[in-house]
Amino acid sequence: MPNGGQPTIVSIAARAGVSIASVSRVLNGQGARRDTVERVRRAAAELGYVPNAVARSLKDGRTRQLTFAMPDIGNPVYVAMVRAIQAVTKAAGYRLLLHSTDAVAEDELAVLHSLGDRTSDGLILCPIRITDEHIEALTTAAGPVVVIGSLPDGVPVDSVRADSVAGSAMAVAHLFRTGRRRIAFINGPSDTVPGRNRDLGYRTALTACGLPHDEALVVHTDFGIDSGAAAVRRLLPARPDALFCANDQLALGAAHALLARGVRIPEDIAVAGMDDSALAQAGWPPLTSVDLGSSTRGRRAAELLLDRLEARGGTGTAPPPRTTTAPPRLVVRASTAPATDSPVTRTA
Amino acid sequence: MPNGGQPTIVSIAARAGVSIASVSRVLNGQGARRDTVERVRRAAAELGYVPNAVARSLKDGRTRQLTFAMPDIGNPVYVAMVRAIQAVTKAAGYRLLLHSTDAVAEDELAVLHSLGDRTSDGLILCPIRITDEHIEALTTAAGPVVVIGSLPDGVPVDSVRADSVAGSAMAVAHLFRTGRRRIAFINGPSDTVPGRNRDLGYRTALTACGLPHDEALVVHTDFGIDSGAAAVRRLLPARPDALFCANDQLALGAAHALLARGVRIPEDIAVAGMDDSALAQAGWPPLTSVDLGSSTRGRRAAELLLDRLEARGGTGTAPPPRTTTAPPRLVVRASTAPATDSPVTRTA
DNA sequence: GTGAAAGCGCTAACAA
DNA sequence: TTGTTAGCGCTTTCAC
Repeated sequence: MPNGGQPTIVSIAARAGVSIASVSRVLNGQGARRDTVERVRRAAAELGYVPNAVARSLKDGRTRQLTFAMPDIGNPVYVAMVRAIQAVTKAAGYRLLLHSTDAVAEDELAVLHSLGDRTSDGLILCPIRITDEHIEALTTAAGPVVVIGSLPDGVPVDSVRADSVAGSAMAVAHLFRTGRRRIAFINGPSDTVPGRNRDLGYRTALTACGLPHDEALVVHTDFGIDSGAAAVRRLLPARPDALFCANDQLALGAAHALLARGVRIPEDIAVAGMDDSALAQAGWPPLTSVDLGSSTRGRRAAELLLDRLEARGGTGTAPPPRTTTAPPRLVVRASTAPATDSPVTRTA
Repeated sequence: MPNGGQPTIVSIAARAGVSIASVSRVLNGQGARRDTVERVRRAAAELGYVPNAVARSLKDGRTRQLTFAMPDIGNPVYVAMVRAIQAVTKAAGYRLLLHSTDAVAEDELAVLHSLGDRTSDGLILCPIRITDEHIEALTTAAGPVVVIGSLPDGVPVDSVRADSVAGSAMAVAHLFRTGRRRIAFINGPSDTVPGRNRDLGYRTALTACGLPHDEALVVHTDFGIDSGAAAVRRLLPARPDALFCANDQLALGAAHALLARGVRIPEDIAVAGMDDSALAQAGWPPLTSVDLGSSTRGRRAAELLLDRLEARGGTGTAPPPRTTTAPPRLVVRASTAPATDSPVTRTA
């Protein structure tokens, strides 16, 4: 047995004394004589038959599998996305293939190309950066793709983006409203799209609040809890009364560094993070954070993709690419409660 | 074109003016005349050919896909496993199919049965509980399975387990060594294997330390940060000087509840958690935690599974099932630093 | 209502 | 070295 002993429609047909066509029909709920149905059903049950999904896929050209490719499954943001995507795909009867690109662009391109191997019916891609090669690969992709991230105009692909400009601005405005006037910013790398957007939101909000922009209050670093702590050491001489951090891990590291030197949160310095991951809630005091809608983006991306898959058999022309933006949401927690002592004494 | 316009070996053969067999050979690195090789290569490149993995799978009976099924991808423990598994499978050239069972036993059984559809070559299953049906399904599984969890003897399946008995005992012994004498225990549900094992470890360690076992110091609850906080309220009247929690989320919730009522950690009450997830590090003070080796277990499970897959073509008889136990590791952080005031005054 | 047969895309045995 | 062909397991005409 070249098959490993697994029953196939052939074994069932033999056992039931019918043709394989009848087996197929019965098993797919098509009409057949009562007697035939019964014999096939029984034979299948006795043999413990499970249809071979690979053969079926080859036949009808779809696998009922979807791929999600993201930089790192260790990051809470992507975990939230996986979770949301998983929920949608499962409900729709699709399996989910997970691919960690390790934030390597070539890996992302490889995933894009591998769409051609028909292993999955579609792809949700979360690229770290969009290069010309990405655009080329997206344009010529062998199947439907949804990008989670910001795409230049004209790329014929659905996308779901976060509004980190608005999100950053929300956080800064909130800190201002709670009486903070020297709002420092711990940002991620400045050469990434998210880094630039957060920076833009920060500056915009400062201006809107009528606050000066002080370079001494801004630090660029990489993400990660230790980086947050290190950044604090560099910022303290500038006497900030609030810390806005580009993600929760930075915020957490910053908070720890502050507490370790006896700085009170939020009485002396308020701290706000971004992503509203489990870490924000876990912090002490619990951290105010801006939810950029990872979950929403994941869900939406999955819905868009499924929608493309449905639409396939329909009208000849594919609908134009759609772009959704997930609105940010400020989650206020104890780490940014208004300072009890007069903020006026702190003003620069 | 029933195919969606994708090039196949037929299109390449036509373009290169050779037979499909030649195309296959060239593309699979078999010998051919220089001229033939070149023409096939070029045709394939021009057409942007990508081999159809489904067709290939049907041919050789393997998909190079592995499935990982666990209760909930939102849980840090499973995230750690996914990450480790992903790393191993990726290196071995396998794709990873993720399946969230939502902690529903029927879903676990369904996954087990669906191994028969040949969608993946093997399965790593992380069951919440092992029922007789599980054992039945595991015994008759259509492909290799590795279970992460404790399996009764005689089930012909590889497994990787955590040693939560030893892990719990380590935590308790550590608390004892740092001067604690009234060590409370916030455990998960008592009707689960992990719950029972942690309880056993707790009791064993108490006895080993010569401490009495006080029912008033033990609370059973479900996992989750809120449950931890609620448990603290129930425990405080019993005047504990240490809290051992069955996972990090409970510990975090407990810590928050303590801090909120002005109890100092670790001066007044020490807190230790379990799993050593990112949350433990995120807590304030950073939480001592017992690493039960989620990462190690994931990696090991993947290795065992791959090993089975390799072994397949080998000797007729399959090697006997193997069981690995991941050793627990105590990660000491600030939340259990020795109390500064004499522990003697606290003794019951 | 049922069976024979073609074909999805690929690999490999066999012939030439 | 190359081409023809069978076959992986299934669905689906097309005859009967």
